[in-house]
Order: sequence, then C-alpha cells, then structure tokens
Amino acid sequence: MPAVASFRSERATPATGLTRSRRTAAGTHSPLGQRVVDALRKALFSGSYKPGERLVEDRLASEMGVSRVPVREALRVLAAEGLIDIAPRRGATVTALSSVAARDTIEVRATLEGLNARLAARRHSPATAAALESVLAMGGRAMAKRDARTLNTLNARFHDVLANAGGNAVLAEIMRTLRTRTTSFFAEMSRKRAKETWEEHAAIVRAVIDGDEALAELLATRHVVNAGAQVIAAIGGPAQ
Amino acid sequence: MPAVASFRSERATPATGLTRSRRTAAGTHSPLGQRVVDALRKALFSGSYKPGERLVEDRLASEMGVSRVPVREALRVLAAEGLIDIAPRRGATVTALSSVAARDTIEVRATLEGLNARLAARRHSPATAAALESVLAMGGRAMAKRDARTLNTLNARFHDVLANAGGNAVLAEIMRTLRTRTTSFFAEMSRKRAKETWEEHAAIVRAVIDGDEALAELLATRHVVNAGAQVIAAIGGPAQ
DNA sequence: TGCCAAAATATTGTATACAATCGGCCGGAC
DNA sequence: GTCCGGCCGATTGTATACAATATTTTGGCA
Repeated sequence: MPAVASFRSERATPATGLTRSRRTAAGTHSPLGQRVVDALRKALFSGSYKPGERLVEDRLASEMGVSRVPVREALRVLAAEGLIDIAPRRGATVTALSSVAARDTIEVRATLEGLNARLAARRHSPATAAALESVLAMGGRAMAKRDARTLNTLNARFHDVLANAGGNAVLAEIMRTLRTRTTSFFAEMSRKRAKETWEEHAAIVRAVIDGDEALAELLATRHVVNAGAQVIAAIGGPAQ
Repeated sequence: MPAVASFRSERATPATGLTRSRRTAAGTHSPLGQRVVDALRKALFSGSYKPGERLVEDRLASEMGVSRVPVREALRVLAAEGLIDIAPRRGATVTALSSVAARDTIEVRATLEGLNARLAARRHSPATAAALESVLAMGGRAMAKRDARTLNTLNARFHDVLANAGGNAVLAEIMRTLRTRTTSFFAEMSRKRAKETWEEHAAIVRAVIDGDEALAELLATRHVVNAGAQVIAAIGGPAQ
C-alpha cells in the first residue's frame, strides 16, 4: 500500500484539444514539485518511512501519479532541509539522525530559541501578546482533553507564533527547519512531557510580555534543553 | 558573452555505439546538477549576476552545454541556500538581500559565531590550535602583501577552520550558509577593514586556545557585529 | 495619444525515452 | 570452499518533446 496518497487520480487528459483555452482554468494548480514536497514531508513526519529507508524515485512517482521529474526536484528540496540524504547515483534515503547530530541540532536550536525569545521580549507588543496568549489558551484546553494530536499541532503553532514575535525572518526560517528535522523524535515523547512543556511555554510568554529579555532568553533556551535532554536520553544514550 | 564557462564543449557523442563500454571511463564525472551548482555559485559570488536579475533556465543550459534538467535541479538547491528566489511559473532571480534581511542575517550569524567560538574554546586541542594559528599566519602574510584576493579566500578558510574547531557539524553548516548569503556584501568592504578583521581573528584564536569560553564568545559575536555594522551602514542605512 | 484586448512569443512545468552506473547473482578457477 | 570477473536487472542521470502559463507585442478603438 502506498505510503502517500495519489493526488492525481486521472491523467491530465492530454487528448483533449483545449490548448491554452480558458486562462487560469479551474483553480491555480501549484506546481507538482511543490505538492510532492508537501506530501513527502507529511509522510516523513507521520512516520510512514523509517530512517534509513530508501526512497526510490520511480516508486514515489507511481504512488503519486506523477512523473519522476517533480519527484526528483522535491527530493532535492527535502535534502536541503535535511530530511533526507541524497548520494550520487545511489538515490535518496530518509535521514537517520545520529545521536551526535541530534545533540548538535538541539544545541543550536536552544541558542536560537533563546535569541528569538530575547528579541520577542525586546519588541513585545499588544498584538503579539494576544497571539501568544491565544495559543497558550488553546494548548491548555487541549491538554485538559488529553488531546495529544492537537497538542502536537499547537506546539508547532506556538513556536511559529513566538518566532514571528521575534521579528527576525531569517531566524524564524532556520528555527523552523531545525524543528522539522527533529519533529519525529520530539513527537514521540511529547506526550510524557506535555504538562511541563506548556508550563514552560507559559513562563516564556510571561517573560516576553513583561519585556524581560534576559529571562525570556534563559527560559526559551532551557525549554529546548529540557526537552532535548529527554530525547537524547531516550534515543542516544552514550552512543547510538 | 556567457557569464559562466561551458564545461562540456562537445556533445556527449550520442552517435557512438559504445553502450556501457569501459566502466568508469575517464574519471568519475560528478553529476551535472552538482557541477552546475558549483558553477552558478561561483558566478554569483563573483558578481557576474546582479541582484534581481532573472536566471532563465534555457539560457543557463545553453551556456553550460547541458540540458535544462540539471539546471533546474541546481536552481532548487541554490534557492534552498537562499542565494536565489524561485517563484512558480516565473522562474529564478538572484536574491536581492534587503537591508532588513541583511540585518537579520547578521544578527543570527553573530549569535551562532559566538556559540561556535564558545564550543571551540571548550573543546580546544593542540590540533585545532595549530590549524587556527596556521590560517592566522597565512592571513598575516597575505595582508603584508596587500593581497586582497587571497585575503578573502583566507577569511572564508578561517571561519571554516573555526567552525570545525567548534565540533558541531549542524552549526558549521548553518554558519556556512549564512556566510555565503552575505558574501558579496562583505567582500565589497573587507578591503577597508582587513587590518581590524585579522586583529579580531587573532584575538578570537587566543581566547579559544586559552579555553576562555566567555571571551571567545564575546569576541566572535562582536567580530560579526563590527563587520556587519559597516556593511549595513554602507548599503542599508535607515531603509533601503 | 493613450488604453485595452487578443494574438504572438518566451519561459516554465511535466512526461517520456534513453544512457550510464550500481548492486547482486552466477560461474569458473584455484 | 572461497574468491574473482563478468553478465543482468534495478535505479539514477540526462536529454528531448510537448503542454501550460506568463510576458510582450500588436492592433484597434475611444
């Protein structure tokens, strides 16, 4: 069974003679390559593919009902994000994050989340405060309901909102990438740490709203370190 | 005149009947896509293409003597590195770093270089010390000769060696990317600041070798901020 | 003259075809 | 039995062809 659903069930009717008929036709199709990226990213996050597993272009193309060209381009993009590895002439494999790489990633993330929280505190405004409080409230409700799935989504949302509050687009983009690379690991154990996670989120928000740069930085950094320590303990131990 | 040289002057002789003749033939050709990436990166750094300029696939393909396929894949890679922008159906353009984006990039770079210097100081060893001193010495010689071109190369080398000394591969990769994005700006004015640059380099190395984490971090961060301030003053001013 | 629509052109997006290389499998020599 | 060399299937790399969309040009009209 294909791990990803085909989004082009029928052929693009090449027989139809409507060359350049109506423009904009029905809905602006985003390029297939982009859609393949999204589909693969989703599949990777959901754990459909295991680390180290080979991603054969032809198979992916069939599963999605497209040719190999968009698949290849999608694979390059995912490789740039660090989600897969591509070896020349040997194809793509799902990145198997070593415990060393995990530790390195967390170390960088901790620092950058700290910087971002500091910036957010420096530039705090009523608007960002409201956005942060909103996500925080939703997180609280989801936790009360033990809704782990929503909680994961909200966790990502929280970090996105916080990144926006920092006001540094370059920083936000890098943090997003680093986060996606470790998503699978953190998702695994986030259930166990849900309570602590959202308490830490709340504390960070408070510091940001208070404009306390140093505290915001400290808490955000520690937040990543805390979660990271648990991840590393779970998967890496001394050496993987 | 093409901005990049063709590395395939003659066709791949498709008429020749040698199907799978000798294996490995003459030298292991790296994939064309990779070579196109290298060629384009070089061209972008050398300033052959101006910010905002369109990069038409067909033209690039002709100039390099390859088909559009490797060119397209190369463009995706460069887009992921932030060197170019790709808009669907509208092609690729050379990234025009706004003054805001420049400031953001420098802010992140400053923090990460600081983190890396701290790590390098923590993990300092005779081997890394020797490597750092070596680049430092070469930089001194190049500066004595007023060899601006070599100096630029050595500057990149210095930061690479320092990144290695930090021992965090993820961090090193991110810093490398950030550095490439701002290369053109820094190259412009590095001549004026050559003396200060290498004095700062020397100070950082000393702190690293001494294992003085806090000082190494401070100096490395300040190094980026100092150079960055000059860049921003030159290009951005209050608003670009 | 200036502006709008529609054809003509340029360029990107996708599919298919073929070439090149990798990895495993088989057979023979020692 | 094991190791080496070469065939064979599987898979990636590249080129070409065509389809779809963006951009420019052109022509008519107010």
